[in-house]
Amino acid sequence: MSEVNGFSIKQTSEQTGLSDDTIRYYEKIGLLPRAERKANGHRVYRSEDINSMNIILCLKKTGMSLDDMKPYLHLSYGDDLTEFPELYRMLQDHKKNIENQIVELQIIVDFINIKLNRKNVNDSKIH
Amino acid sequence: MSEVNGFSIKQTSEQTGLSDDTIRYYEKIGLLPRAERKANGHRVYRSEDINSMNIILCLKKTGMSLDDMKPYLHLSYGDDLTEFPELYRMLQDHKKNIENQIVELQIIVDFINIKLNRKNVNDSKIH
DNA sequence: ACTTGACTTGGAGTAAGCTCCAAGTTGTAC
DNA sequence: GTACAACTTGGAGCTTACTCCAAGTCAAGT
Repeated sequence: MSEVNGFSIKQTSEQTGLSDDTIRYYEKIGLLPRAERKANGHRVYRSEDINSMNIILCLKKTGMSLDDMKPYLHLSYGDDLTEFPELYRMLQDHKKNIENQIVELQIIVDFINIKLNRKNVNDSKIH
Repeated sequence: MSEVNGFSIKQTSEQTGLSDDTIRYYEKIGLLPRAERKANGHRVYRSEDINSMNIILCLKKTGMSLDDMKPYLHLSYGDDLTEFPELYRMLQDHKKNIENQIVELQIIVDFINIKLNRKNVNDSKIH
């Protein structure tokens, strides 16, 4: 169970909250690189892989599709983002989107608060 | 084009940003009530309907499924939310979820800022 | 030797949310 | 009266993101 030997798919699933089927699916669609296999064919994961999965989970929460994540995940460790101006711009745009999402969500929270206090629904516009 | 005669599906589509197919689909699945028809069978929409669609769009942004929206949209104007304790609780829960979403998104924005400044990706955990 | 459990594979199935299509009707413009 | 645009309907098809399945392999335990 120590990291020197890597983690099984089940351990990885437990650590990330992704199901083992989902992890295999991410490999199948090329979102995760083909995992190393042990002699018996079983997948082995290391902390970098788990790190990648956490990044996937984070980007997913912001509404990014699995397909759009691929370019980010395919960058390797030391890569300088400024060498990929399109990616850099996409990430900036994505940040803007998230900031807008936050503003909109805040508006919706205010709206719900009004509903919860006025105790009815369907009677006002948000915009 | 004035509201007295209501809006066509196309006008409604333009006002809400939902495609006409999507509006018909929402009617088909019972998310929107069956729209009034003109003598020729064409759908007519009024500002309450457009209001409902805006509410749908807002709830959608917070990740609520179309199915979960139904009970809220089926409440009528004057209905007192406290008469529907389950709905009231669901709405409170939903607000909590959105507030959590906001916190998480803020963390991701911070993370992206680090990436944009450090100019590389894939090298740190968020949690 | 045999069972059990954790895995492997390719591929099928599922759910949500649209999106598109064909065939038909209606109303206006020329 | 004929072309055209804007609708109608039911139903098929599509995309995303899983989720499940059958059949097989392999290692460890009894």
